[in-house]
Amino acid sequence: MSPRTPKQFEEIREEKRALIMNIALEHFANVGYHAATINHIARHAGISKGLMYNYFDSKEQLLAAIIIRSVLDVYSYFDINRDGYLTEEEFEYFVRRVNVMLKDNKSFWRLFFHLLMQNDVREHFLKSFLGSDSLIHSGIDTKEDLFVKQIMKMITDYFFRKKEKRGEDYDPMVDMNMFIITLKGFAITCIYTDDCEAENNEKMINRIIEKFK
Amino acid sequence: MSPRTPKQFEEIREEKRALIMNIALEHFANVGYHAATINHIARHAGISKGLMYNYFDSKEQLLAAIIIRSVLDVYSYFDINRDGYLTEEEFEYFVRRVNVMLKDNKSFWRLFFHLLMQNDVREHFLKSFLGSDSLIHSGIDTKEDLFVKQIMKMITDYFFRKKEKRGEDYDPMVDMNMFIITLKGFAITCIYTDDCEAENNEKMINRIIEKFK
Amino acid sequence: MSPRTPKQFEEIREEKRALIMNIALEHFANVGYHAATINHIARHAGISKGLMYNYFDSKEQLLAAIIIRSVLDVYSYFDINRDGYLTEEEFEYFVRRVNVMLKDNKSFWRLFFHLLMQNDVREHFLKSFLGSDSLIHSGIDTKEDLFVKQIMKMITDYFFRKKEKRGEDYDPMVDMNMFIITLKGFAITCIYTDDCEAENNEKMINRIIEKFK
Amino acid sequence: MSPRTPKQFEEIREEKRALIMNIALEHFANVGYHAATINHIARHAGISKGLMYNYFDSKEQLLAAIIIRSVLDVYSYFDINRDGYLTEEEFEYFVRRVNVMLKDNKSFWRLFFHLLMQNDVREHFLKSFLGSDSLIHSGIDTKEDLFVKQIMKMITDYFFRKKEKRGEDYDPMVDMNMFIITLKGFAITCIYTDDCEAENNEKMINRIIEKFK
DNA sequence: GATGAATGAGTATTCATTCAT
DNA sequence: CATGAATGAATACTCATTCAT
Repeated sequence: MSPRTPKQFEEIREEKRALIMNIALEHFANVGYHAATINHIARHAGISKGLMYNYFDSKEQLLAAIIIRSVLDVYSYFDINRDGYLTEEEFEYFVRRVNVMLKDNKSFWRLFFHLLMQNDVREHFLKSFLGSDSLIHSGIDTKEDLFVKQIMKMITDYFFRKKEKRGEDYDPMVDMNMFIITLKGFAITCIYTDDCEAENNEKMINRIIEKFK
Repeated sequence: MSPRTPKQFEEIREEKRALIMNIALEHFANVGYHAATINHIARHAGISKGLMYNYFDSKEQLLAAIIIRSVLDVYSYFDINRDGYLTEEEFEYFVRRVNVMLKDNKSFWRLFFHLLMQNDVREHFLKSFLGSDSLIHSGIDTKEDLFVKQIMKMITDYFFRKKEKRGEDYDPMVDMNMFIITLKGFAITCIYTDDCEAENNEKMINRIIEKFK
Repeated sequence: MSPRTPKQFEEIREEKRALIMNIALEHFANVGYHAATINHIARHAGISKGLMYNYFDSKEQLLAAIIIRSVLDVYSYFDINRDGYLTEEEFEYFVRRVNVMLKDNKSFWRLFFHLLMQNDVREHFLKSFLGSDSLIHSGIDTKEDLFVKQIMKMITDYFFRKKEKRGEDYDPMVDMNMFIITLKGFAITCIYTDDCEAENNEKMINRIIEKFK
Repeated sequence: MSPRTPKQFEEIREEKRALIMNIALEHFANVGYHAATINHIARHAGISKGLMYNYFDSKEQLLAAIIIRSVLDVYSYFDINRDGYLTEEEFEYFVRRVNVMLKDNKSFWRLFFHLLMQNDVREHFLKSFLGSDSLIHSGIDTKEDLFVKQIMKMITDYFFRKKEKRGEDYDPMVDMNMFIITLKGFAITCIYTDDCEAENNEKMINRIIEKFK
């Protein structure tokens, strides 16, 4: 029989890498990075422990690969017009996209919160993944790196512009912060609830838009 | 020196138990239950590993003891009039108490979220601590066990009563859910931010009250 | 029963540390650092694998501890008058001390040669152990650090002084190098031979002295 | 193109075998047999791991093949007149050949010492390679097997004959042992020094000849 | 012949828990 | 009461070897 072509090998590798990352993300999200074991991931992926290390150099690198992939994926939900100006329509679209994105990436966000909740991980994590090195070396260019800051600026601008309509009494910072904590609370609820896709979910999103548009 | 009375011994014991629990809570909150080690806790509490087991049967029981103590402590913040009726004044008071309680128990809430985020722990946890067994055996009677449900009922009633004033268009469930996710988002922000005691914090609380009173 | 005093603990620790180091040195010397296993050492020392890590942080640190101890031990064989001048009598004494030292530290020297023979280890090793850091932090002051260089200088001087007696034809460098390779060959033979203590050994030493005095 | 003849195939096979053995020898010599990995050797030889096992049944057999080849190669340096009698001229030639041989086979000798230094390997090794089995099955006939003994006998005879000239005081065994340890020390120095080919090296050889001729 | 994916036994290391003193 | 030495099961990781293609 003829040997496999390099392309075939590449396909096998990519498929298996993806499989492992999916299983691992689920496991990490369920029990946290520390409590998750390579053994468990390998068993659920239907492969041997050893093979894991053919695909990922270490548990930490597996985590890194998952996060990078997910971050890129999350970014892709917001590839909106980047003139830095958010119209009311775009604001509504943004909030709805957040909702869709949360549903599509529940496991990642559970993992994400897990990590952010460990003091020792938090700083290291923010530096490594949102900061620079890993992402840069992974094909995420530095423009993308500024993604979060850009989003934040757009939203800030959006709320400050509202001041013109609402008058002196309106405090844009307070309103924006309310928006952020509301979205945060919504996200947490959505991520840790099984039925976050129900009709109720839609109602909440509509209400959030209505309140902060 | 006169020999210590049994009562004095008991006091010393309780003090040391409390010390260990404080240190452990801090450590658990910082790195998570799994990553926390008995060694680290013992060393920081200034006692030997072995002595730890004189006070707590296992790492898990230490966790249980901490949670029970904290839950009772948290309860104490809301020992309001329990006629099941929440006036607007009492509602405002309730929200402000939540804020104070969060500040006073940041470590516990960090630990709490840590635990809730682990699928495997969540079910077990809810059963054991909010459910029944451990709490019962720990002197928390079943009335207390209903605490969360009572609070929830009071709040639900509160929002449903608003319907009478606001008219048909008002959806009490949506408003209440908005209130809950806002409070949740506020809590998360407060717990994982160092400066959650600043003036900004007060503004947010006022706004939340204003919006949902 | 009264608990052990700190001093008793210290004694236990020191004894067990020494025991482990002896067993480990023997094993390292027999099969080399890489091939040696913690399992084997623990089993032969009659303790559990886990306990090893109560005494030494890692396999590498165990090696480091052994080397430091041995280096200090070896130094102690040559605590001769350090005026930097080697009389003929002292030269003879030096050679005889080398012989005694080799017999007393056969295992260490076998380990030592093992390590020196690995390209990747050699540089790292010379830096770490004969160079500075580890030794300094281990109570070997920097004067001791120069030990090898001092010995070499004394020997060099010794051979250069012989030129005055022997005349122009005498090349001190060649004679010294002959001395060194002879001693090296003797050492290798002694270290890897069981009967290096026999009468034959004495003859060789006498001959070396006779030739190079 | 005409299909390759079986002979051509055989040549290609032999070339590749030789390539692998060269790479492996270098790697073994640098880091030792245990620390060397098949992966590293295959990668540096530009072939796949799997193919290695087409040429050699196991890591151990690869080592065996290398040693056998090198031993035969080393033998070839001393294919002198085998009448069992070593004239003074031939003695000088022998010493010079040793020097050339050491330079030409530095890697092998580094590997050789590596192996000899492991107690567990030593006995097995001496039996297998200088003793019998492997060599026999590898086409090295038993006459060759006696090579080392023959050389030793020739040298012994050489030194015992010197007794006739030097008189009663001359102890041939001691002189021969001095010769052997000197050569051994010279070899070690040569093998583990980069500049063993310099002029200094020549001086030492001359001196050794002068001393023991 | 040739490839590299896949395996599994083995290795260093960690840590909750026990126990003699 | 108090200590920390001691244990053993579990965990991340390595590597010679096999095998489908």
